[in-house]
Amino acid sequence: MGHGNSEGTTLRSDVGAATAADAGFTAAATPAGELSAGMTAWKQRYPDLAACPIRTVLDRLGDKWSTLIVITLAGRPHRFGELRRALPDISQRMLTQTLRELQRDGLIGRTVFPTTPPSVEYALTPLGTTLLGPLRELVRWADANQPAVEEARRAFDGRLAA
Amino acid sequence: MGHGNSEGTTLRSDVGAATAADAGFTAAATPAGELSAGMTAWKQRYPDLAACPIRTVLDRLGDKWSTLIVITLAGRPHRFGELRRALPDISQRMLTQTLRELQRDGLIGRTVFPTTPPSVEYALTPLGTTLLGPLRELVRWADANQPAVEEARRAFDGRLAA
DNA sequence: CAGCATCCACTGTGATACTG
DNA sequence: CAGTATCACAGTGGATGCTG
Repeated sequence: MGHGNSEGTTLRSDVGAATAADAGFTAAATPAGELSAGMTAWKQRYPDLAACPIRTVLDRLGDKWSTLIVITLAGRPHRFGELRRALPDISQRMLTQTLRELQRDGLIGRTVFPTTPPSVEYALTPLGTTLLGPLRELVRWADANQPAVEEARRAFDGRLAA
Repeated sequence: MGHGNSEGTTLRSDVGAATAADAGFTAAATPAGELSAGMTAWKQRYPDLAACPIRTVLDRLGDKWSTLIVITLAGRPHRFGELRRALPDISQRMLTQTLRELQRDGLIGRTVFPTTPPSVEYALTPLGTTLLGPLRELVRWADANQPAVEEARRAFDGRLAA
């Protein structure tokens, strides 16, 4: 895989040093500033942080299969059985359940062909497709930095043992 | 919050239509193609999909607090008590536990000041800071599309009741 | 083929109480 | 202040068997 670069990652050295004073200009320019400002805004809009957009999205992406299913469907629509074969270690129960959740959230569509035996096709909706952009950034990061994360884990665990 | 646009989302109409034939050129250009190709590559590199980079990253981001903590630290370093106040409904246990995980993954650093009483400061590491870029994209998507997702949910639930 | 129902184990999460 | 330890519980995920 050759896309493990860090292109697109706006890394600036002033990240931890920006004060509230220059937030008007800097905040929107750096990821750190924008995220920090957004966080502040959420805490005023949402009584409990549990309802903020981050949760709405990540509670889904964070489960065991949703993201892998979305990525699989990014290539082309799949039938139920195809998905099952594409995700070898998923149980039928979790596949059905996760597909329902994704459908409920409007990210994927379900089309039934009333043949015998019946066949059902799942595909990304336009909304689901717009998620692929942000998702790709995250996947790139994961792909590029997995070695660093794993080394950090080894170092951390090693320090405990010593 | 004024950044709820869809800027940066490379949405193309050929998403579901790309075949393997033009993958050499198209695949790397669209999020769908790149994700799809990456998925194929993982399945060869990782015996079980459970070990793929997506999991390594999302298992962490997907838990209840990690992302909120990272975003909070994006602004500036925080002490333990500060974090607790910044995340009103987090329990002490989960704060400690999540901070340890993030530290283990090398995303945040922990600095102890041996004063009395002791104080401990948490801050993003350089590695953790590079995550802010991808994370921002995801947060933008969440922020922009939360209404659409919630409407889809209502529509789905309504259809069941009818 | 696609999917539902049931039972069960594990893990994540939280409340509470205690400590250097 | 910044934790650790213990207990209890709910949600998630998996195995199996059955159905239109």
